Amino acid sequence: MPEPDPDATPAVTIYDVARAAGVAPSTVSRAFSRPGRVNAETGERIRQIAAQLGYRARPQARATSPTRSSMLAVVLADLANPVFYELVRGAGSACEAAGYTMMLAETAESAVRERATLERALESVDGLVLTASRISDSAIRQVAKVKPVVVVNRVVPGVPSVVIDVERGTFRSVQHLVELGHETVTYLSGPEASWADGMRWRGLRRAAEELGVRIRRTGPFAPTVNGGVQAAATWAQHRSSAVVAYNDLVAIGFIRGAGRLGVSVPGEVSVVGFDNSAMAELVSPELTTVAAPLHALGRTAAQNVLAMVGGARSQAPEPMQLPTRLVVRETTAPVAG
Amino acid sequence: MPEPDPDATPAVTIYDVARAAGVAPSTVSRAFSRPGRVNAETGERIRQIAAQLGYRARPQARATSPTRSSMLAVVLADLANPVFYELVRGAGSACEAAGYTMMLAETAESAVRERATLERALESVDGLVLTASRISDSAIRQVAKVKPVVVVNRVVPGVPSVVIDVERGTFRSVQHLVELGHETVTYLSGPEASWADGMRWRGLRRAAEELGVRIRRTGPFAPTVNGGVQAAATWAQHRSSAVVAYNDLVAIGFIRGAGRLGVSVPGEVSVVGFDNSAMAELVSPELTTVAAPLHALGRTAAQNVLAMVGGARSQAPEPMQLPTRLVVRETTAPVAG
DNA sequence: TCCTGCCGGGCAAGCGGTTGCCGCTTGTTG
DNA sequence: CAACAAGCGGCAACCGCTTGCCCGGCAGGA
Repeated sequence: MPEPDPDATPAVTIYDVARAAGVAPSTVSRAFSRPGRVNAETGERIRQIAAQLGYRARPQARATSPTRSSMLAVVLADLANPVFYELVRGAGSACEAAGYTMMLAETAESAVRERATLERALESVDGLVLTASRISDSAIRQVAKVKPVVVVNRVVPGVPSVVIDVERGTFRSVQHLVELGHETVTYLSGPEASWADGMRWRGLRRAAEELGVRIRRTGPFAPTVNGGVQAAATWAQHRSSAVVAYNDLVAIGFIRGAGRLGVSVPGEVSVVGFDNSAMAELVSPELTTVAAPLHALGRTAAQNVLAMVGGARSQAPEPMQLPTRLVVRETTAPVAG
Repeated sequence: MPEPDPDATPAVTIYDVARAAGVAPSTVSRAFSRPGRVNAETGERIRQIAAQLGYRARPQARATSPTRSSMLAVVLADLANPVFYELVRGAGSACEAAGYTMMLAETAESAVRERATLERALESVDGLVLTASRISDSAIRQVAKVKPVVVVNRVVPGVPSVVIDVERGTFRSVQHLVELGHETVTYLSGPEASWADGMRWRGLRRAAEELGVRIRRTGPFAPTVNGGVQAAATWAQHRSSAVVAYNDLVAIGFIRGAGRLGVSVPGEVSVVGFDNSAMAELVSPELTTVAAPLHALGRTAAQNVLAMVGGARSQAPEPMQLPTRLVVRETTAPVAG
């Protein structure tokens, strides 16, 4: 069905330029790819003619091996999640420093779309950063065989990755709640396929063992504000004095949902988010949350991809760990007497 | 500098596959591109061998005209601006419906980066949606000559575009303020190169004429929360009872800035934003703002690009206009006694 | 039995650009 | 004045893949 484009201008080639300039095609080619090799004057003339003919190099036609495209793809699950701001910004700064252009692709939490995206992007970028990937380890390894890949917040044996210390961060947030006197903590879980969700739960469990706090798991909920609103409804059936949310969005949604139910935060229930996204301090009450070094995360990932593009071996399959930090704001308070 | 990749596996070609399968390269080619043309059995065998050899089609080597990539690029100025959520989501839904993959590129409000991005993306996508473009009309026309382009919220003669009725929306917001008794309105302006900024100001001026309100312009400020904070400082030197901001982000920043100066909203100053982005109802007080049909904007733009990719002539250079709607929330109030 | 037509596969040209090599034109030097 | 080198442009092969054309074989109809 790709009916031939009716208005397809045949596109001007070096041959056209060569004819117009009265030189050989090879000279035109050199005028562009090796300017020193041809007489400065001739080169200038050629480039002039090329320009006014509207000549556009078609680099992918370059004889041998695929050219560098100077583009790097960052694929993420959901743009509406402000977490990705900082992450993307980090990756962006690394790209900019390297003279690269960053392209973003959203997969909407769908494995099939992610596959299609990867398949397509693979051809035109030099490397990829995979965040919140929902496809299988082996599919990722497949991709990594073709182009440099770094996975974010997930470990795939054999593929370089950078992760944040989600477990310890979660542990810290529970510790904080314990210090405030809370004895039961409800976890509002996120997507089951998510690596981070597993780590969060691990942190909770460790806290349960070492700190003697009671933990409860609900969900899974969508990792969005709406998911959080729903979580509030579920929570209301088995209340607890403290809640740890999968991420900031869920936490914010939970607070809104609780508000509608007439439950005050932090008066009646303390809430801790995760990510310290930009929204965390814009909402009120301002959100207590675990700050993930999102910017560093994105930057590190992109830098590593770039290094691999530059020819570095994909070194240490050991995932790089980045530390977290608890940011106490207004949604946590001592347990009500 | 592009030192030859040391670990570059020569990459397997159809010739390798052909040799391994004991057939001619052309047969291998056909086995993939025209499966009906070759014996089903032979084809299957070839595909099998190809797979286990790790053969990957290199579509850009396809002899003639550049293949469809099934990707569409949306280039935008600043990802952190939640306006783009909806817009991108709209474009995304159109792409998905058409089986396309949407790639996003951020230009950070920089014309040179936008140029580089365009230059690179142009090669690998089938069409582009340009939002908040900061480059010249002629540069845009240049791009439009190569690939289908639709411009959002800006009109470029000769290039199809879809815009929202910014002028009328602005007029409406001033009208609302006038009805509340305000007599002077300060405009917190955005980037000068922005088409929307010009339209906003036009709406203000028309309101001044028709409604007899006094208007004042300050700025330009960066179209971000921080820009808004700065705007508050500037405004403080010539206070007015009402403020119209370039967009929601600036409005939110203004409110925070005002708060730090001890000025209450809407008690001492009414504020109207623009865009009705997701944040508008998450902040408190909730923001009065002009709702732009962001989703429709993105969808329409993408649909049109897609139609052009499909061979449709780039029709009516008449920009498509989409209407706005004023959403009154909590940041506007009758002028204080 | 011979002719016809179809099927499946190979040959080779060509897509647009790059590059090794060759040869012509200058200019320099002994 | 001859020998030589450097500079510069052209020729042609080649990159990996597609495709028009051709050819051999086999089956079915006359």
